[in-house]
Amino acid sequence: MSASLIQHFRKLTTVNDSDVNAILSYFKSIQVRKKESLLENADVCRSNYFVVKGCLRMFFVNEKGVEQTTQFAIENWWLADYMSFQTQSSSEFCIQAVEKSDLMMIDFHDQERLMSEFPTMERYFRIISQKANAASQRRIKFMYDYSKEDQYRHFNNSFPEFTQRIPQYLLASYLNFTPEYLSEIRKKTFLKLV
Amino acid sequence: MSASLIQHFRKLTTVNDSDVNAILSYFKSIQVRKKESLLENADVCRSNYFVVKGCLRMFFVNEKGVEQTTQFAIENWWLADYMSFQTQSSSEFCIQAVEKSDLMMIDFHDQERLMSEFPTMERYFRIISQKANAASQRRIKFMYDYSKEDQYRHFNNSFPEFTQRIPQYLLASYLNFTPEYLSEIRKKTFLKLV
DNA sequence: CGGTCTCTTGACGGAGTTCAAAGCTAGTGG
DNA sequence: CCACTAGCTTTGAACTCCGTCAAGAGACCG
Repeated sequence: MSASLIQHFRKLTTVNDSDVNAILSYFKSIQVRKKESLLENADVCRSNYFVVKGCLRMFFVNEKGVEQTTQFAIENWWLADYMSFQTQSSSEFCIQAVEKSDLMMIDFHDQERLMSEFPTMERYFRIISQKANAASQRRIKFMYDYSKEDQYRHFNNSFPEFTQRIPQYLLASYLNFTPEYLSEIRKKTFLKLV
Repeated sequence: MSASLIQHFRKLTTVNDSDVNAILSYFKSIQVRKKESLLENADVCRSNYFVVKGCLRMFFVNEKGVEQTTQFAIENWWLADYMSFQTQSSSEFCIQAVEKSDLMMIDFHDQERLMSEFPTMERYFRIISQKANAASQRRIKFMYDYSKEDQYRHFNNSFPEFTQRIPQYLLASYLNFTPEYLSEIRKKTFLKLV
């Protein structure tokens, strides 16, 4: 399970064979079941999670009690509430497994120590972070640019296999509209195909 | 002008006095006038900009020809289209000065060299990047959670002096609604106060 | 002072929500 | 391995937030 993490490090930076074990000792490998929680509302986000296999989601609960999914993480993605993680203050988000998942995790303090001890890890997390930023800028652009219907179409075209993999109501929640409206769009799309 | 950049480095990491000049030599200091462009549509985003004084904005032009502002940067913030910057590929955004501004800038390749030469700069940009990520996650949450009216109220309460500083139509654009609707909200807010 | 941006007003329309109810599907226990 | 139930998806009608369009009132700059 750690193999896929090391592989990811090596895609973005260089890691000496002699350092691999020392680096891996900072991480813990865990398995979670479907719907298992990794971060509950108002807790501190103590760990940063790397998805080896499976899928996580981050969400918050709005004043009406509805869960709003703001982020998914699939294979080779990191996920945490970075505001809470960095300041080790209480989070407004929850993190939950969408499917049975294999994860690698690292605590905030361990990650800090890891980065001081191994400059290449500082570099790795800098690159990860910049990539995440680029993705956020792009995502925000889509939120400005596309109607909800277009956002669905775009997402569907970009990640067709992922759309199949998760329940529709989670996708609706991620795209910030109601399951009812998603249903309407799907019907429209289907009618066009016939 | 470089003083404020160094000060910012030192807020987040440690910089030896003996390294200051070598580090600063990677940066260029420039002044731009109001409405001056730093990145034009379809160009590569070659530089990362640090605002010493003034205000920048990033926007794109939608298919109707309307400018959609997705980000502002004021004193002590960095701004770039990170997708374009990192891959040195053509950008979908434009960057422009909202006010006459003093900036520090660094090219992509220089930033890469700077980070290899000075691990503390690798660390600095890692921290900057993580902070930006935290801010994006929070911003995306607000976009999900609040109605447009509430987004205006929230922004207004969070940055009252900034709301005064920029034209209303730019704020409307940033909050992703029309100047007409902003006007309506302001009227409502005003009537409540009376 | 004249002209070009910027902000306001109001009428109208449409994308997307809400609510309620009925059909489906998949996971669980027997 | 089947049956039952809880949770997911679909439908449709009514409603609302917010965009569009058009036109007028200010405000700022040369």
